[in-house]
Amino acid sequence: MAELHFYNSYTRQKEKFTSITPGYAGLYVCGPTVSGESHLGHARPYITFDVVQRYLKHLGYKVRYVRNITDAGHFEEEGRDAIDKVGEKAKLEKLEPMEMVHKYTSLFHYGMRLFNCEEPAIEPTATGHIIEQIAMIETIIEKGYAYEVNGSVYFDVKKYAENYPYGKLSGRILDDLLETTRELDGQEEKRNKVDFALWKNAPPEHIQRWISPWGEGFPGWHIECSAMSSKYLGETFDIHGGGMDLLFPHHESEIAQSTIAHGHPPVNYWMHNNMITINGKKMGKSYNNVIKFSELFSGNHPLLEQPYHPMVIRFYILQTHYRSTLDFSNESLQASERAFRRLWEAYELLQKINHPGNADAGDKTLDQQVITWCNECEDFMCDDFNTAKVIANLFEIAPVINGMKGGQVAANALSANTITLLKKTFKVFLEDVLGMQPLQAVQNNNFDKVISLLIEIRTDAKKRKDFATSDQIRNKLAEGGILLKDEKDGTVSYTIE
RNA sequence: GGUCGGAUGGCCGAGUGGCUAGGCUCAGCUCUGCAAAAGCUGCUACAGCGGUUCGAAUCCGCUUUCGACCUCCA
Repeated sequence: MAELHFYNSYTRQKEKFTSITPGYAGLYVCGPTVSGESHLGHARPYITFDVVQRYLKHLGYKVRYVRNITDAGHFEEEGRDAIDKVGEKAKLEKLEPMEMVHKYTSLFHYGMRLFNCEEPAIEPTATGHIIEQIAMIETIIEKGYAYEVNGSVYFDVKKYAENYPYGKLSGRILDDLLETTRELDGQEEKRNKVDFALWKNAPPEHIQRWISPWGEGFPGWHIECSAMSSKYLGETFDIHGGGMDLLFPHHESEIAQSTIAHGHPPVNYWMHNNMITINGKKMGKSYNNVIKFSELFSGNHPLLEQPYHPMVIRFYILQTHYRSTLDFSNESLQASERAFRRLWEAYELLQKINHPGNADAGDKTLDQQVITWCNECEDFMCDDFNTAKVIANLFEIAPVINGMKGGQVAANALSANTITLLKKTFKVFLEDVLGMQPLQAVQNNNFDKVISLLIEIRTDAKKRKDFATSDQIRNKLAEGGILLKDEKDGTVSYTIE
């Protein structure tokens, strides 16, 4: 098993990954709140961690990947009106909360499939784990780190900080938080403004409510992840992932809750992806600058010049390291589209190459270079999942493949072993690890027969120097998005836009 | 205000001390009936100012500037 290193947000440095149980890896990723349609910003963590879990599998780990669905009313507990996001939105849409949550969950899953994100092993919902959350809250109360007020339960952060390193993950200093001048409503029940809700009493008009030892109410936001991750991955598990914006307060709170409930920190490695920005600003509901999945795929949004294929989005995201911000623009998305098309066509060409099978390379220098490019892919992934560098290497190889077809690279330049390595590298990294798929599904035989017939007619016309007919066929097909290419060897291939 | 992280060629983006990532765009060339595709070549950048060093995009300091978090957020 190759040595995997990646950046641990908790220690703020790259570390060698050692799983708790050799050969097994547990990964928990904060999933979406299904009170609205997912947007481009959401694509980043789920594609990032899809690649993480794919690569762990590639390294031979048996991975249990858990990604939750937040379908319980987690509310803006520090916010102005303590709104239950799910309940409030449901009222607006005149939907049952369950109905709304189902709708957006389905849309989310639809997006995930299009992005070719593999399904998590377990996708627990917050509403399905109320009992576990209540049990965990009771334990925290028993241990003296939570208190009940008017049917709500709060975590005593100040007391926690006296005995544990509160704020280490997010670099927060408790005194600064206590001193903050920001005045927020709905704080009067708390002993300190830094305390966060574990359970919230439900006012009469609140739709989502469950019976608890403290009356009818609903769980706080942070507790669901702690309850569900420990249930399915254990009290201490390997990797917890999510967006950087969840560092505080969400993940900091998770650490505090779990540490008290279980007597030790919950996670060995924390991973955080950076944000997608738009005009330099984070894409988010509160900024009103989101582009939803459906808008992205249809192009139906004022900021979009055209629709973008899910695979183009995936490629665009993976061309950047996951810890860097990624700025949205039509220009960069279009660049990604062209680039991906070229790379994928080279890959298809590679699969068709019938190599003479000479044991010795005709061009030893090139042969060695190709071997190096291939082998480096593993090193790059093992160094903090550097998908950008993997893609760069695949692009280095593309001209070699195209050159073999075009005749610029001698057919025997590479040894048979190198060709085999090349085919394997593209398959493993481009398809299995990066999870890329072709932009269009493979055409069925009938379609191919029709196009082949047209190509045949055109080839005949060209032989007779009847360029009017040959150009007519080519141009008309081009109008329909089918591009013909006269290859150097006299054959004709086609691509579909 | 506090904490943290950025500033790389026309654009997007890797990269932590020497070996000019990669992509897109643009220009020229090869191939070609023409075109497209492909290949080749060119465009040598690291916010500014100091410092450390034989040598810095990469380390240190200061300045300018952008952003994230501090409130729900991927």
